[in-house]
Amino acid sequence: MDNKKVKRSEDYSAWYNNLVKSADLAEHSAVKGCMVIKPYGYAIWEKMQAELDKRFKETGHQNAYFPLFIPKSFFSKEASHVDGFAKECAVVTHYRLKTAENGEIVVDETAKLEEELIVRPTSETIIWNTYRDWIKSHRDLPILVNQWANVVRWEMRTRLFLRTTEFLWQEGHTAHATSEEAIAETKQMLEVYADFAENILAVPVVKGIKTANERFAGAIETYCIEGLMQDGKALQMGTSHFLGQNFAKAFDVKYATKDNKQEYVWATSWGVSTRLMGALIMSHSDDEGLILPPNLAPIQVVIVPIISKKEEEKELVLNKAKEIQSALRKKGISVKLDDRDNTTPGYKFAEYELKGVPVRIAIGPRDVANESVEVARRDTKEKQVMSSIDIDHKIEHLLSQIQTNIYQKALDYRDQHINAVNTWDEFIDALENKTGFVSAHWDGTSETELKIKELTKATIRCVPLSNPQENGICVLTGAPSKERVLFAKAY
RNA sequence: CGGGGUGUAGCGUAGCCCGGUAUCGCGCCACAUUUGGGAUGUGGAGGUCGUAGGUUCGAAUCCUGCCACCCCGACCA
Repeated sequence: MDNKKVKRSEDYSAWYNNLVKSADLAEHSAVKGCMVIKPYGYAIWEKMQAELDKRFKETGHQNAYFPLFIPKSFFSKEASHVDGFAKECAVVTHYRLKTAENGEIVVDETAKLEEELIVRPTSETIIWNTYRDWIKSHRDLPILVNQWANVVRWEMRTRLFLRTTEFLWQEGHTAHATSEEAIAETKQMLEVYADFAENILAVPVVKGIKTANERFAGAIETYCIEGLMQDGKALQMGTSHFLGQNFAKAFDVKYATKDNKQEYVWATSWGVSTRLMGALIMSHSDDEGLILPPNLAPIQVVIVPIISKKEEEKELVLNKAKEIQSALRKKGISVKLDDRDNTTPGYKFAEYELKGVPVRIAIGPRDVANESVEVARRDTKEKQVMSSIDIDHKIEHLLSQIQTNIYQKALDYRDQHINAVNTWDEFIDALENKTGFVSAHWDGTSETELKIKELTKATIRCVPLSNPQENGICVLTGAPSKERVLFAKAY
């Protein structure tokens, strides 16, 4: 266990890195920019996957799997798409190694690929090339497919979970007969993401639309959910793209309409990644460690028996602990009974706080005698001794309270950190001194957006959906504006 | 990729300037005593000092390349 304590308030970045490692979520690997996700971290990711996958299935999607490799030529078919990803692609050029005369293993230059293969940074191209063969008629539509996969983007600078060279994600790719249907799909998946973020991750998000600058390469419109981290920086947590007919045209995907006309198909794609792990960590955790929302915690309740040396007393305590464990399990709660006798209770308390376990139950000889337990909640650190009668109902209720409380706390923080400003001075002041989102009028041009980014490092995170329309003037240029947009410094 | 910094046992570190194969704490193993907020004692194991070269009788220490990580920029989910 890593005992180095770094406070959030002193060095947020070091605190984050330290927490990821000390809570056993992930570590750096021998490969540059790539991480090893450790079992505890992966367990959390699996819970995320399960919740998302359930929601995808409920909205009519099916999972499939497409190749890791994409022929280079596929990329050049959609112009803006290649522009967006060209600078960060890993390329496979050979398929064989050999032993050189000096005994070293080297690339066999005679085994050069005719056409290089790109390790997918995203799968639109290979998928749309495949869809061409799947789609002939309006009766083949819609196609509602999701894939769970790894992708590679050769980023300059990486951070555990937030930006790694290889990352895990899901990417949905759908094909529709009409523009309206595709747009409805795009919006539906945005809602799915928002629901997941708020109800499972307990992270409040702003739903919005990206500006042209921030739009996905190849999309007509990019919808997103944006979260606000505890250090006041924004994090893009998921995107849902309306791709129009761009990919259908690039890959010549047409279908026969009812009256036998050939039309191009309408497309969407949408994805969230292991970056959500970063969002989860940075939204809730504190100086003692991780704080996991119960809906996502691999271990929801840990029981720490206070074991004494006296055999019969120890047995009484353990039996009671097992009894409670089994009662909670019947409620579908995941419970760990930590009966290790080589560490003290205090050590275990600290360890499970570090790992973010929502509820801790301590049971000692005193409790057995009194039919009580000590229940501690991770989010507020409150402890109380309560009767062990009906404990399963009480804990079930408490878990749900904790879920709500964690969300509410994050929501309050977020809402307190949306600063509405009207002048450039206020804009600068908010960015420098208040942190968080800055809600301001903007003249709608990319030039202004880029200028602001250059001057302040803040970008437009999104134009919030259902944004109130109001007349105002752009904070930079003074040009008229119809609505506010959200600026922030972002990860 | 540019600027700055770091790399010594599982983790955190001392030693480096002024060359002589390494310090301390936590953790680990054994035993004993402990166990209601990170236990104590005794004994023990664990290091090609990031890596590859070079200088030297001798390199953790000096020089060079490379790798990784951290901070600041540019790029981005």
